[in-house]
Amino acid sequence: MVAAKPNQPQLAMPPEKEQARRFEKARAAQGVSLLEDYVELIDDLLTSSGEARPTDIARRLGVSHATAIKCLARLKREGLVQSKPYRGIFLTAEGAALATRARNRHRIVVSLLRAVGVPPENAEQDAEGIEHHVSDAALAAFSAFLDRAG
Amino acid sequence: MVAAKPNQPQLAMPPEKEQARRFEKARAAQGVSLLEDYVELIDDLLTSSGEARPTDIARRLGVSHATAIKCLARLKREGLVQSKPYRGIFLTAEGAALATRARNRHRIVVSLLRAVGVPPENAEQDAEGIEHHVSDAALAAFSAFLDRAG
DNA sequence: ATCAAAATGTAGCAATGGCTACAAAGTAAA
DNA sequence: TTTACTTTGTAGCCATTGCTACATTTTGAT
Repeated sequence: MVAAKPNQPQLAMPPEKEQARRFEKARAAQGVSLLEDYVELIDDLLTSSGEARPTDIARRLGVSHATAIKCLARLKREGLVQSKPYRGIFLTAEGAALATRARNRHRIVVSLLRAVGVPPENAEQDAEGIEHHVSDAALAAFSAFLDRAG
Repeated sequence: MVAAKPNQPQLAMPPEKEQARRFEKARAAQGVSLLEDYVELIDDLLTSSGEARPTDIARRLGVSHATAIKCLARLKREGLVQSKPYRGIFLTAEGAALATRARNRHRIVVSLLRAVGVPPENAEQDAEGIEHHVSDAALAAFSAFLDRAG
């Protein structure tokens, strides 16, 4: 008999399938990145200035206002934001929750990068991309590490 | 006079422009991610089995073979790989160099995640997404940290 | 109140990366 | 050799996220 452990419910996939699963997850995370960036930024704008307008959002993200508006339509479709024509953007409860999680992750990722010696400017830049790929388990590990290193 | 330090060549942008720049860079990194994943995988296949065939690549990445072939065309267009119809895929010098850098980054990122306490399986998964967003400065910091931590 | 400027929204294009379905080429077995 | 199977490639669709150009609405200044 060459393999087959029938009583083990596929805890070990064939490594190539395992690899495919990882790539699939990473691609999925990419799709969520944009949503997180938007809600996080909207939350920031709402907190700091009381309103989040498409033009501000676009400028902060470095995209055209048309692009921002199109993406905001997607956020709206997915129930993360709310808006009326020619009025500011607001977060739904779900959007606000996502923003909170995103900001928390961002903060912890920056702290971890700093803690292991990454220069401040690079830490900010890299965190912008990294934060969307940090699992809850990793985030917990980061927190624990920061506490220990505290 | 309210601002304007004429002799300082814009070391400090307005913070909102700085933020936009970071988002732009992060988006650019996303675009490169796919290229890196492909060349890294092709390099693995070439090393382990002597050939890299589109079907294998597709299966390992978890996409259809049609998708893989289309992306390989882009890699070819960008001078990273080489191929003849119905034959295997090979890396150009540039592609091989990118693969080497990518694998090195991957290795270090996984090590760092492990070193700060991320469980092995999560480390592999998260590294898959994180590796594409790690700057050279951060990578150097990771290496130094790993050396210190032994 | 009017008019100009700013903000917002819409339309349409390009590139990308997914997919399925179908076609063609190569490989191997009968 | 012929036939069946696998691999490779192509075509065409959809969704996404960029963009520019144009239209509309709001806002604010005169």
